[in-house]
Amino acid sequence: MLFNGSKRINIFRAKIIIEDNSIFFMNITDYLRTIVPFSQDELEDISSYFQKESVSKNQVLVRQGEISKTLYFVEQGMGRSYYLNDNGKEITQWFFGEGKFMASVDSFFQQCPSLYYLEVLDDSIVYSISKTKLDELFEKYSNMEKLGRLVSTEMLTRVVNKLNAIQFQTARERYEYMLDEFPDIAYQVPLGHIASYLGMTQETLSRIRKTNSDK
Amino acid sequence: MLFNGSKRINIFRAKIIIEDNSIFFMNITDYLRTIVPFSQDELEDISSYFQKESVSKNQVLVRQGEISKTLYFVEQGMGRSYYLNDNGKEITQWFFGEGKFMASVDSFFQQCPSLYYLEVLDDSIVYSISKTKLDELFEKYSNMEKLGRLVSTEMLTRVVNKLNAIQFQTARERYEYMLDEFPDIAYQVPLGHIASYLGMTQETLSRIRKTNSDK
DNA sequence: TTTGCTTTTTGATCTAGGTCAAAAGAAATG
DNA sequence: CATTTCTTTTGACCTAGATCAAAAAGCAAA
Repeated sequence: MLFNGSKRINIFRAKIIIEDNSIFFMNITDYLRTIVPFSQDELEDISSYFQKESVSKNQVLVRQGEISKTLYFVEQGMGRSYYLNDNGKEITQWFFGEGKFMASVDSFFQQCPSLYYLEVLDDSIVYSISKTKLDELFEKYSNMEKLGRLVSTEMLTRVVNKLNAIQFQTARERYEYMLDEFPDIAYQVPLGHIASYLGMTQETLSRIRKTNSDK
Repeated sequence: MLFNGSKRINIFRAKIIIEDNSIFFMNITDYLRTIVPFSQDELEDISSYFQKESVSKNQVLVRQGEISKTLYFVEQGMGRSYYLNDNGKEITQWFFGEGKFMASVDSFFQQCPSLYYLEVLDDSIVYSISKTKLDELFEKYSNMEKLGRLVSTEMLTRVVNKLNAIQFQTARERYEYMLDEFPDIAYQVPLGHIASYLGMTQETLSRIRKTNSDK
C-alpha cells in the first residue's frame, strides 16, 4: 500500500531519477528551455530575474485576502493552494509539484485579493519573481510572452481536466484521476488534503484506498 | 420567471444595450482594443486575418476526435462545447457568449484530438482564424502574444471559478453561480444543456427553478 | 387544429457519499 | 519513552440528488 520508491525515469518532470538512483533536479533554466527555445543569452538574463530561495515546511507564501505579488517555480518540494470554507475547513484547490510554476493564480495575474492561501508542504527550493519583474521580462522578450501564453494554456488544460473529473466521475474515479495527474504527490501529503482537493470527505477517501488495496 | 428584457448597459460585453433599446454589437476590433492597447495600424492588419462568417443554429464546428484548427470570436449568438459520456448523453462543458473567443480549447491550443464537440446554439455571427494564421500573428506582434496570454489567464480564472462552484456547492448554489457567470445565456438555452453544464440532472434543475420562482 | 416531436415538470423510489462519533495509529515534543 | 497532538480508519446513520417512469406543456409542420 505504500509508495515503494519505484525507479522511474521522468522526462519533462523536474526530478529525473536515473537507474543508479542518482537524482537530478531540473532548475528553472532547464525548464524554460523545454517550453520555448530561448537563446543562451536570453536564458542567462532571464534566470537572473529569479531568486533562488529555501522555504521550510508549512510556510505560508500567500494569505487569503492579500494581493499576491510573487510567482514561484518549484525546483524541489511541493506546495498547495487552499481556502477556508464556511465551516472554516481547509479545502485544497491545487497541488504544485516539482518543475511547475506555483502561485495564487487569480490574485497574481489579475492583481486582486487572493481567494486562497498558498503554502509549502515540505522543505522546498523555489525560484521567485515579482509581478513587476515578470512584466519587465514580458516587455523585454517576446519569447517570454510566448512562454507565458504556453504555460497558461497548459494550466488551463489541466484545470479543465480536473473539472471534468470532479463534475462527472465517482469518488473512486476521481481518486484515480489524482493518481494519474499527481503521481508523485498522491502518497506524500496528508489524506485530508487530497480528499478536499477531490471534493470528498477524508472518510470516503480512506474507504476507497482500503478497498483498492484489498484487491 | 421569464427574463424580462431588462435594460442594462454592459460595458466589456459584446452587446451594448442603450436606454432607448438600440443595440450595438461589439466587433472583434472593438474587443481587441479593450484587452491590449493596439495601434490603429495593428488593429486593421490583425482584423484582416479574421474572417467574418454566419453560422446557423445547431451547426457543429468541431467534432469529438478531430484536431481543431480554428478559433472563433462570437459577435452575435452563442455556442457551447459538449461531449458524450459513457451513456451517450451530451454533457455541456462550456458556454461561449457574445464577445468571447470560442474553441475546443485543448484541441486548438495543444493540437490534440478534441474531447469535445463545439456547436452553435443560435444563428450566429462569428470571426474565425486558423491556428496557422494565429501563430503568424503571435510571431508578428508581441502585443498579440500579450493578448493571448491575457485571454488565457482570464479564461483560466473563469474555469477555476466554475471548478470551485462545482466542487463545493449545492445544486442550488451552482445554479446561482450560473446566473451570475452567464446571465445572458441562462434563459436562452434548453434546460438540459444547463443542467449538464452544472453537473446535475435536468429534473433537479427543474425543481430548483420551480422552488426559486415560488419564493 | 391536428399530429408528431421535443422539452419540461412531477412523483416515487433508491443510493453514493456525507455526517457524526469514537477508536486506532503515527508522529512530534519535552 | 511517555505524553500530547495530529492523522487515519471504522461504524452507524442520514440526506441531496440520481434514476426511472410518465404526464404535461411547447412548438413546428402541414
